Amino acid sequence: MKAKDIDLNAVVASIGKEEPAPRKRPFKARCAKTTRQNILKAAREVFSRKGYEGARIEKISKAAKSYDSLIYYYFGSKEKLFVEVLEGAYRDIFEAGQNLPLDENDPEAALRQIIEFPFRYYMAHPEVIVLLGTENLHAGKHISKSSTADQYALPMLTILQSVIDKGIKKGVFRKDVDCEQLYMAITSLGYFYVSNRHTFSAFMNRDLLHPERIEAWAHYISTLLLDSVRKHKTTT
Amino acid sequence: MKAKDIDLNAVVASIGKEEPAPRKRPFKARCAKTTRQNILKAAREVFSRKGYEGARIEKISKAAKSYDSLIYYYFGSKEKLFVEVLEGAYRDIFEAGQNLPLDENDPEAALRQIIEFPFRYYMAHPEVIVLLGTENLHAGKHISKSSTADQYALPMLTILQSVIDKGIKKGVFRKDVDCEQLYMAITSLGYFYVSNRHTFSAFMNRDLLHPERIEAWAHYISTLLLDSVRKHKTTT
Amino acid sequence: MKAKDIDLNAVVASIGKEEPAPRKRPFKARCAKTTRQNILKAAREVFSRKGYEGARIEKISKAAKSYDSLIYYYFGSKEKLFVEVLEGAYRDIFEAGQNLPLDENDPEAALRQIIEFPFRYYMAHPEVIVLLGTENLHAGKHISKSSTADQYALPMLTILQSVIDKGIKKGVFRKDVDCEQLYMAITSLGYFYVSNRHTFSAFMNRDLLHPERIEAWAHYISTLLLDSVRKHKTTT
Amino acid sequence: MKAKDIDLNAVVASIGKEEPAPRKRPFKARCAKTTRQNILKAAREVFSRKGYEGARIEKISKAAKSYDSLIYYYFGSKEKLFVEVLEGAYRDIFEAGQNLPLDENDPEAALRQIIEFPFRYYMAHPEVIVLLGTENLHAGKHISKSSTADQYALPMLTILQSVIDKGIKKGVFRKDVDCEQLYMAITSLGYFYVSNRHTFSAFMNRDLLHPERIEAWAHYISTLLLDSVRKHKTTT
DNA sequence: AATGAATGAGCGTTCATTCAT
DNA sequence: GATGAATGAACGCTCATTCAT
Repeated sequence: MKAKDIDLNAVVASIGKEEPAPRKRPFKARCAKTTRQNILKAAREVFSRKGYEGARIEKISKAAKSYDSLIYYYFGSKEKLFVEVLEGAYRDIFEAGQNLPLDENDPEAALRQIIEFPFRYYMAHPEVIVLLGTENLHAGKHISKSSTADQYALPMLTILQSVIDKGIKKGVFRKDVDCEQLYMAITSLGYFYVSNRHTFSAFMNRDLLHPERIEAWAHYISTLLLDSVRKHKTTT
Repeated sequence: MKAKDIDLNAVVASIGKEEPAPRKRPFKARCAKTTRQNILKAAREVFSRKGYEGARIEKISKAAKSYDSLIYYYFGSKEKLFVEVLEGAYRDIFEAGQNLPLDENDPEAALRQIIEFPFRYYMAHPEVIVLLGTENLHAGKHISKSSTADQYALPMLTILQSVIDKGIKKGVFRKDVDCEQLYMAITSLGYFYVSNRHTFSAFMNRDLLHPERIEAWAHYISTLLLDSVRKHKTTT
Repeated sequence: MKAKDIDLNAVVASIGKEEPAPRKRPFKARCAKTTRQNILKAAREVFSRKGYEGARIEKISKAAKSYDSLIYYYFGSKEKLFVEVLEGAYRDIFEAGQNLPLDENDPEAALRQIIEFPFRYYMAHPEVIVLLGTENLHAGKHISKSSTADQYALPMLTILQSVIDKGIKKGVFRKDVDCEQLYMAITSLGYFYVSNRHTFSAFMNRDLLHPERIEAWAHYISTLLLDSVRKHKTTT
Repeated sequence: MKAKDIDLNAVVASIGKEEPAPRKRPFKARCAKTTRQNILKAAREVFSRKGYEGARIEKISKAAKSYDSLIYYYFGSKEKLFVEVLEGAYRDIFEAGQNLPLDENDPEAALRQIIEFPFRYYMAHPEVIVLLGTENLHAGKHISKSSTADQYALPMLTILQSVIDKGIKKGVFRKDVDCEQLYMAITSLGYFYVSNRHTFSAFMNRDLLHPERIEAWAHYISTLLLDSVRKHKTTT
């Protein structure tokens, strides 16, 4: 794909520079990058707060101190803007997951961290919930188009697998752990608490956002899953 | 009047059929209850498919073979209609939960059923996911107004507790089970699989809707949670 | 029409019961008069408060503790209902004018009363202003259809003329008084103060509804017009 | 491009005419000021013809050869548009009043002009009547919000006062003239004739719009009020 | 690239009115 | 005659999007 090569070259050429050189075909001139990013940032906030349908182009452009028409100039449509926001959110969470500082010599401690990570991440970035929720409402039509989607989860799975392997080698973890199921359980237990905090708070008549309750949940789910991969049951 | 006789005959002839005889003016319920329910049913479908903001009053009224204005006649506003739909969905799921046929003498089997229930229910009624998702997007502003919200979950918790108690009495369950945490884990593991099936399918490059995978998940989560309350680890 | 005959029989059978027998031409049964008048009264109030376009059929029917459809049953349309309200208002004001207790022997006092009457009447019944205003907004399309319109003002003009004549005979009034112009001036000076009380209060920065100001205006306009027909100027 | 040349010719040919040359895309102002004024002008016309409630946004936007949405773009709401129309009307009438060419040396002639002015103005601009009528129907809720309302009438009152003062100095006017009452009488007698021309024509069975009758009224009211401030009664 | 006016479809809602029992 | 459900046009307003400078 020609166009892509050019893009790539341009990107490579710009390494080390603050701002890439402008070109005839408006390959984004000087301030463009800033404007684009302002819009993207504003869009992420507005989409997260209101959902796709509830978000207003005007709100986004004003939040970015820019103009409606620039959104179309840079992104083409509301939907395409949303896709970029979505992909940014994906990238962020998976990157954060890969950068977890894990104790190489203590698989149990490392696994506990891995388990708690999604919960703590969603807790800190509840906006992502809305973006993912919107995407699922629309049957994942954007993510399914993306050819790189399955590359996001892979690294995390690899890390999880390597921690499990270390535990097995050390004789503390069972040999038959299904990493994919485990990964999914980890995500479920972290995601749901945040995504349904409002309805569940009402149903259970409990404030799920109370710090102690949050810590209790983090401990509960990590113990639950840790136990499930341990060779021997912890005495409690 | 001839026409009327014919109509009458047609009506008599059509007893037991879905659609009554056509008339010049399209047959209308002329019955508040029927019309209300038609609208409610149509609304549930449309809200579930499109979300609150994406749902169009016109779509709902047409799906109900009714009129926009009747929605306002019966429900007052789009939001109030949504609230009724939402409460109907709550009632349905909690009612279904209470009617689970549980083996009184086998707490482990009973608990497995309880654990799998939300997952299977959401799998069968994925529309509820959208309704709950919308509600959480709007920070639960409707459910928090409802005075009866916390009465929905209570019965389910009671049932869960009684099953746990029986298991404890039989000596198969641990004494320190936290039913609320357990209930939340049950719901999380059932809900997330369905709610995020589209994005997760893409991330994991797996078809989460494949029957075998569904069964595997049901088995995985029930075993996981069952194990977590068992006194002794199952040998594997 | 067969069906109707059957209905009729049923009705005939019920004679002597709570519900009176209907007639072929519905010559309004017992309660009809009350309902009609309730509606009329409610309509006058609502039309007066909101204007024609601002008035809602539903508001009227509810204020009359009746039903929208009964308005159509009794009056045919919103417009026809308005016309009846309008004509009632005309009748009222002209009747009140004719029943003024005038001192037969004191033309000056009598004239002063006549002059002040419209002002005081509109002050007491500002709703009439709105009805007349609406009618004029619509270029008097209802009143112009009414064949009896010119019979409303006539009696008042006659009374005015007779008072003037008495004053002329007594030698206190000028002989060249134009009763029509005078009548129009009387009405103008009484009507405007009430009709434009809100805007004029704002323009003049005065509260036109203050009792003293009202009395001052009544005195001012009566003196003004009385003087204009007097043979000799009053010393002031 | 041929078409364009032709267009140009057409434009040149049409100089001085109402409509500029047509183009493929209908010629649009693309100038906020022009569009705003077009809308304002159209709104004034439609509001005047139909009243506030009777006026339709669509009618206004079409009359302005514009779009509904531009009304909201420029004015925010129907009500705010109405307020601007209203204030424009106020400004116009009070400006016209201030620009009356009055004979400085003939207070009586000057006063006669002042008296006749509102009548003649309303006669020429009956739309203002509807605007003021609407405002009064709504209890002056717009004008009362305007902080500048009382500055409209003030100049006119000042002019009136100065003319009266000159007359007093010349010895032709009485010293105890109440300018506010007089101003109100002037306005009443001018306004009512126009505002109630339709109903009064019907009541009196006279055509109030007949030129002679109009002149007669102008003469009648100016004589009436002039006489009321004169020191000595005119001989008739 | 930035600025802001123009475009037009469509949305939630209201309302006068009619129909059926 | 009373009751209330049904009908359908239209209204004020919003929004994503495009165009012109």
